[in-house]
Order: sequence, then structure tokens, then C-alpha cells
Amino acid sequence: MNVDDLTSGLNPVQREAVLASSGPLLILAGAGSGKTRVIVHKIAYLIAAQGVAPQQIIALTFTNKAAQEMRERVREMIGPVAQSMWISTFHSSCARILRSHGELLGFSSKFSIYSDKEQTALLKEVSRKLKLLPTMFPTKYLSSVIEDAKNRGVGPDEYAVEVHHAPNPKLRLVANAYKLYQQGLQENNALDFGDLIFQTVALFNKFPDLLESYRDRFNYILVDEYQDTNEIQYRLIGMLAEPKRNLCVVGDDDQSIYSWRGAQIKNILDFESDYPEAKVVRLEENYRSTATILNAANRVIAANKQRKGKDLWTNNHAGELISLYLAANEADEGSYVVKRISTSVREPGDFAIFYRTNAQSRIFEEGLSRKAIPYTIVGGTKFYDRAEVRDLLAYLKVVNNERDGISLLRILNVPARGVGKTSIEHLQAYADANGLTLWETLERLPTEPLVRGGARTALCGLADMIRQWRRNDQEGHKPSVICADILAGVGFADWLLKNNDPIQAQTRQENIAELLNAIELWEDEQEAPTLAAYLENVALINDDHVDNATQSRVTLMTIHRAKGLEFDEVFLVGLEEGLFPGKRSYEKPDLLEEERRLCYVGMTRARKKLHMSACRIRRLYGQTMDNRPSRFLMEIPLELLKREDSNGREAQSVPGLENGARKRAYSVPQTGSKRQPRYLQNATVAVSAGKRGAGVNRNPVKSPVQLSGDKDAASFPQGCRVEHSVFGPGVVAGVKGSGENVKLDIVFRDRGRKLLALKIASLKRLN
DNA sequence: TTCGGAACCCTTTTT
DNA sequence: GGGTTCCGAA
Repeated sequence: MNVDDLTSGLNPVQREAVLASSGPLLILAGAGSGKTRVIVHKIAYLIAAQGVAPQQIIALTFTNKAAQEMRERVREMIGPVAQSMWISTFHSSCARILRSHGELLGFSSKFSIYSDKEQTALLKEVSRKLKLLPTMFPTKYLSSVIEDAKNRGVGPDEYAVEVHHAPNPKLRLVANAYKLYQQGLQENNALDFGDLIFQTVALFNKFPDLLESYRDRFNYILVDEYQDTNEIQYRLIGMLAEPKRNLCVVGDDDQSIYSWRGAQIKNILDFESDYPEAKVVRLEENYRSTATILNAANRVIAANKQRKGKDLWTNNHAGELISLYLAANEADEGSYVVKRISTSVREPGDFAIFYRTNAQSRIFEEGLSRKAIPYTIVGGTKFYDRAEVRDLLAYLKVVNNERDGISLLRILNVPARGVGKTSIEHLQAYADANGLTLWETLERLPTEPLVRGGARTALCGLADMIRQWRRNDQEGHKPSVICADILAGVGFADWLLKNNDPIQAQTRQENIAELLNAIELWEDEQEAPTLAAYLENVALINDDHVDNATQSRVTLMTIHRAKGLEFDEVFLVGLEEGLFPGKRSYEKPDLLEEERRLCYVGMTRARKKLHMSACRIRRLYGQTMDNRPSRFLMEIPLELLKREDSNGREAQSVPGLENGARKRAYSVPQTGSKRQPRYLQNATVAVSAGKRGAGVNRNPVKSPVQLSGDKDAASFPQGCRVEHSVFGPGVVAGVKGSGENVKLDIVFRDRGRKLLALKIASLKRLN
């Protein structure tokens, strides 16, 4: 492949970025400017034109999705060698390094990766040991302090020094907790997410020769979403990049929205002073959105001070004006959005609804299901958070990592085997007194009468089974087989049946079945599907169950989740002072700028059409708020906006949005006081009489799912499996009522239990 | 040990 | 308002 092939289809700036192969390079990539394309071409160029070996390149991302996409596109360009490249998330790259060398720090290669649930369990133990009052030191508080310290690269000892002279004596107790927590992880042979990075840096600091070997190996380092790196990631990158400094970072300071997770926008802002010889390339041509959307987004983000400064432009058409809807309340906002979607010629899959907080999703969900418009909610309840799923995973962790006491603790009495609180306390006390792990304690049970009677027998039996599963694992049994052994061995299904009502038992069994299914799917893709590899996969790749329904669905998610995605038509809702920007950011300019960047991210997701809306009255957390429209709306030039009434027709202009009023409304900082600014009194809110009647406008439902022909109760007997156009697959748990009023009690796999009228519900029977 | 109701929380959550 | 978590009664 020659240089022309490798840069074909790139614009001049993109080409420049691809060809700058050595030395530090900062690619400032605006939204929709073809960032991934540039990275992928760059990797291909290094390999095919510069003769760099694939193994000499490491590309770091934040999400698995980004890593997967990058790898796939590199493969398309240069072929299967892409499989051998280090293209992965920070966390999995670090996990890989630690699996190889973690024993230098006292971790075996089989270490567990603790999710926040396990982290919480461990922290509770720590609090108990230190006798910390849960009211003064809630677990959440402790974990956030510890997580923050790790993100900043501050270990337990350093943290103790840091707070030694702090005015708040509480922090010294937190330092103790941090220290004990870290010891606990060590004893359990476990790392939390923050540790994956932190311990890798610690490893390199402690063993310079090892660092040297990785420096030799990785001649080229690429980092995606550089604006989202935190201090410890920044240090990791910095240490790997020396002394060659072939470091290419890609990012957009205007899309930095994770400061609350420790991300430091200064990393990208200061890149040029960190690397004075750096070349800087700005990708400013946007290929995604209409000129109108882009201009509006540019104007909003221009109000920020902390930025590199960058103006996106496009050759795309002006397109439609941005629709603005000022709703009376959230129900009104919901029905407006649903109406716009249901009367559109576009497919459900072309739409997305973005909100600031998850709590806002409900009203849209209800509205969409009422009109039988298929939708999907990204985020929210997670499959891997369900108790029964975590139980089975805890078994697997115990089999894999015998020092993992937190997981062992979880399963000691699950399924119930007569091991009570006191028995567990005895075991723990013995373990603590003798410096043993929980597993070692369990192994002493046959000779030491630590617990009595039935509990003892049950625990010995459990220990025997665990030993057997471990042998099976060593002999190469696949994870799915070990799972099946576990489920059968402990009588999991019977226990579920006995302890839940039939409906719940069924749901839980289905969840277990789905987990097994997911494991098998994973195994099919692996060359060597070991248990250890599977556990790393579940810990790091939180693949929320794949949407195998090919149906076109409206996507609902928070704006944070929307970063990196794009849709034809976007609804950005809840643009109200106090909510977006949130009240908390009012007096903190940095936070306010981040809220604005969030708004910018949301707006730039739209390709063809953008809607923005605000509610005058909103009930949130049981309280009624009376909010003004967001300042972000005021930052959009009026000529780019079209104010709509509830039917989507042009409404009169917005007095409140005119220039004079804007100045008045915002010249004095408002900190959420109750007084009503003149601005709001002026704003005509779009509530026409009889607005409630969303049913007046009954549009034909355009659901891609076929409705069942005969809709009588007999065709949906209890226990039969069904598919609903909106809620997906489920099982009929009961039939209520008769004749016209038959209602089905259905337990959906993903959506919980619902009572639906047979007459109305779009149901299909599965066999 | 399991349940049910009180008490508590409440922005965002790439890994 | 709603969802989870926690504690006390049976």
C-alpha cells in the first residue's frame, strides 16, 4: 500500500495528522470531524508505510466500544495483524500488564477485579473493624474519597500525609480506612477499577527495568479522548512515552464532561507546554450536522472561557431551524416529544431523546409505550447487578481466586444452607485472629469445630465442591460447564423456586439462563475460553445485553451516555435553570462550563434536526420546581430557533428570549431563589386549553412488529412466552378479567412485570 | 431466615 | 416520587 492509498479520502488537515508520524502530536478533533478515521489511518500508515511493527503500537481508549471499533477498522485496512495489536481500554491494558507482573506487588495473576458492589462490601468490613459510625462515614463517602485519591495518584500512605494537618480531623480516620481497605484488597487478591491504573503506575515506579522494557516495546502511543484522562492516566501515558515521545493524543476540550470522575481538562489544555515540540492539528470540518445545528452549538460553547478555541464549520446545508418548545410541565414536554416522533416520516431508530438525569426518562417511556412506539433505554438497571447473576459470578470468582473472601462470603449461605450470622462471625473472627483467609479458615473446619452441627457439615460440603470445581477449571473445563456444575451442585434452581413467588422465580431462572447463554456466546469467540479470561471479560466489558431485536427503536439516554453517538433527529429535553445547568454549578464557574460542554455534546449529536425543550413547572424528587428556561437556550441566536406550539406549528416569538430580556434575566446571578424574574412572567408557556388530550391526535401506530391475529385469552395461556413490540420478550404469569377486559400479567425479561390489556397490547406469541 | 415497612437517598457513571 | 437499603418482628 502506498501513501496515496493510505490517505485517500482524507481532507488536507486529516492527512497532515496522519502523516505526522514521529514526535508528540495533538489532534484537536471537533465533534463529527472524522476523528476515528484519522486514528485508524494513522495506525495503518505507521505500519504499512513507515514499517512499524504492529506490536510496537499501543492505542488506549476509554470504552470497549471505541476500542472494538478502532480495531475492526484497522483490520479492514491492514488485515488480521490488527488482532495482535494493543488496541484496548486503559483498564484492560493495565489488567494485562498486572496479570503478567502483578506478583511483584503481591498479586497473583488470578486477581479478582472488584466492582462497586464488592468494593462496598469490603468497605463495610473496614468500617466495622475501625468502628466508624455509618452516619458520619457512609460507605459511599469513603469510596468516593478513595476513588478520588487513586485517580489523583495518591496512595494510602501519601493520603495520610496529605490529611495529616488538615483542619478536618475526620479525614485522618478516612486515611485509616483507606489504608485498611487497600490491605483488604491485597489480602483478597483483588483490585478495584482505580487500582488497575494506579497499581500499574506503582509497578513501573518500583521496577524501572520493567518500565524500560515496555518503553522499548511501545514505540508509538495513541490516546483517544485525551480530554477525559485523569491524573494517574496522565502519569501512565507520560512515563510510557519517554524518552521517544512518539505520543499522539486525540481529543476535544469542548467535550470534556467527566471532571467529576477525575478527568482533568488541563491535560489537553497543557499538552503543548508538556511537550513544547508538539505539533498541533485542528480537525474543524464537521461532516455530521446541518449548518444550523453547528452554528447554534458553536455559539453556545463560545460562552466558555477555558478552551483551546475552535470553530467547527461544515459544507452541509443549513437544514431546518432548531425547534424550541416551552412546555407547561414534564407531561406536556413528554407528549410533545412523542407527538413529534409519532407524526414523523422517520423511523423510530432515527430518533434519540437526551436528558440530564435518568429520573427524567420515565415520562418519555410512558408516552412512547402508550403509542406503541418501540424504544430502548440505555443505562439504568444493569443485568449484571441482579442478585442471582452476582451470586453465580461470586461462585466463579471463588473458584478462580481462592483468596477472594468477599465473594466467598457472599455465597457461604447462598443458596441457604443453614449458615447463619453467628457462624459467619465465628469464621471471620478465627480468620482475623490467625491471619488466615476465609478460604483457609473453611479448610480447617473438618479439624476445628469453629461452627456447630448442620452448618459445619454444609460448609464442609461446600468446600469439597469448590475444590472439585477448581480441579475442573485446572483441567480445562469451560466456564459454562463449571457454571452448570455449580448450579446443579448447589441446587440453585430449587432454591430459587422455594424462595420466590413463581413469577419471580421464573424471571430469576431466565436471568441465570441468559447469563449462561452469554457465557457460551463469549466462549464461541475465544480460542482458549478460560474461567479467568471470562471473569476479566465480565468485569471490564459490561456489555449490556446485546439488543438482538433488529427492530428500529427510539433511543433514550443521558447526555453523558450520548457522547460519541449520532442520530438524525435529537430531542434535548429539560433545558431549565436548576436542572441543566444544575443548581450545584451556579457558583462554580468550572462546573458551569462543564454543563455547557455537556449541552454542546448533546446538540452536536444531531445530524438533521434538533429539538430543544424546557418545562416551566417540573416535579422532581417529590418537589415542584418553577424554573426559567436554561441560559444555554439564551445563547442560541434567535434566528436559528423556531418556536413551536404543541402541534409543531410555529408559535409566536418568545418575549423572554429576546435580547433585552436576556440581559435583564442574567445580569444578576440567580442562585435559585424563589423570586420570579420578569423574564419568566413574560414567557408565554405553551399550554393550550385541552392540552391533556394527547389522545385527540390519534395517529396510526407504525409498529414493525406484527400483531397477533386472534386476540382472545385462550391464545395466551399462563406460562406461554410472548414478545411485545415495546417491552420485548416475556412470559405470561397470569390472566385476569374476562371478555373485552382481559388483562395479562406479564413478566418481561428486561422490563419487569406489567399488567397489559390484551385488547390493546401488541403481543405476539412465541413457541 | 425471611418478610415488610420505615428510612434514606437523589446529577452525570466510559472501566 | 420512587427506588433501594436496612432493621426489627415473626
